Amino acid sequence: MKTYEHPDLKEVSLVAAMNALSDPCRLQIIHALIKHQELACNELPVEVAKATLSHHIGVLREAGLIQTRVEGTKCLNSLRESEFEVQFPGLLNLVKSQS
Amino acid sequence: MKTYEHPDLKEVSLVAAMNALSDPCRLQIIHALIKHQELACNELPVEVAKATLSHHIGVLREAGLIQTRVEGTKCLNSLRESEFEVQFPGLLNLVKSQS
DNA sequence: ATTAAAGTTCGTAAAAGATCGAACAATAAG
DNA sequence: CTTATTGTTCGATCTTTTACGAACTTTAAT
Repeated sequence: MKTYEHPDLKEVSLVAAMNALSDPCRLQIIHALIKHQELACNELPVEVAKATLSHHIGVLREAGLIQTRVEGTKCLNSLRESEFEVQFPGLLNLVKSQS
Repeated sequence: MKTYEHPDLKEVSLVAAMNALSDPCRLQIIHALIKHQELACNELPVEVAKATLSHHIGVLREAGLIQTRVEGTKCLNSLRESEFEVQFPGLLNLVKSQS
């Protein structure tokens, strides 16, 4: 079974966070997770091949924005909202506000 | 004489803003302008060729982060702080806080 | 009129990022 | 056990970004 690496948010740079949020597809993912709490990859409303999606999920995870847990054959993604807020106060709220 | 285009901040997308802030060199420029108010290109503490610097300045300008005015042979750059704050509240302060 | 200083633009090369299909692994369902 | 579902990883390609030198423009200084 696959295990996922979730970085300590103290180790995440501002550049990494900004970079993760500078892609339309990744912002779509964030917005979906704001709305639905927890979603499997194939439930995310993105129009890319699954290999591409897997890549974007990885970028978001490495930037400390999301966490992933395994359930059966699915991987369920959710925001690391409070932790991210500590390191980058206001940033996720800014994303939320820009629908 | 060269004139510069400064976008209306209402036309700047979050993706564009995030993208502008996702480069180490551009963040250095922002930090320098936070500290010194107004700086000519060749006063900016970056270690890239001037053609490259010109490119980065352009990205920041198009993202609504900085404004440029001409004085003699120099172009003086400064932050569009209050305008940017209206469109992306807290974002510039976040950059400031992450020295 | 020359020269120097400051940036821009162009062309190009290198690096990074996005994208996809195909092959693979793990689990669940039948 | 076999098949279907869900994602990951690999390899290749395509696009975008970064980077630089060289040539050019504009203004200032001599």
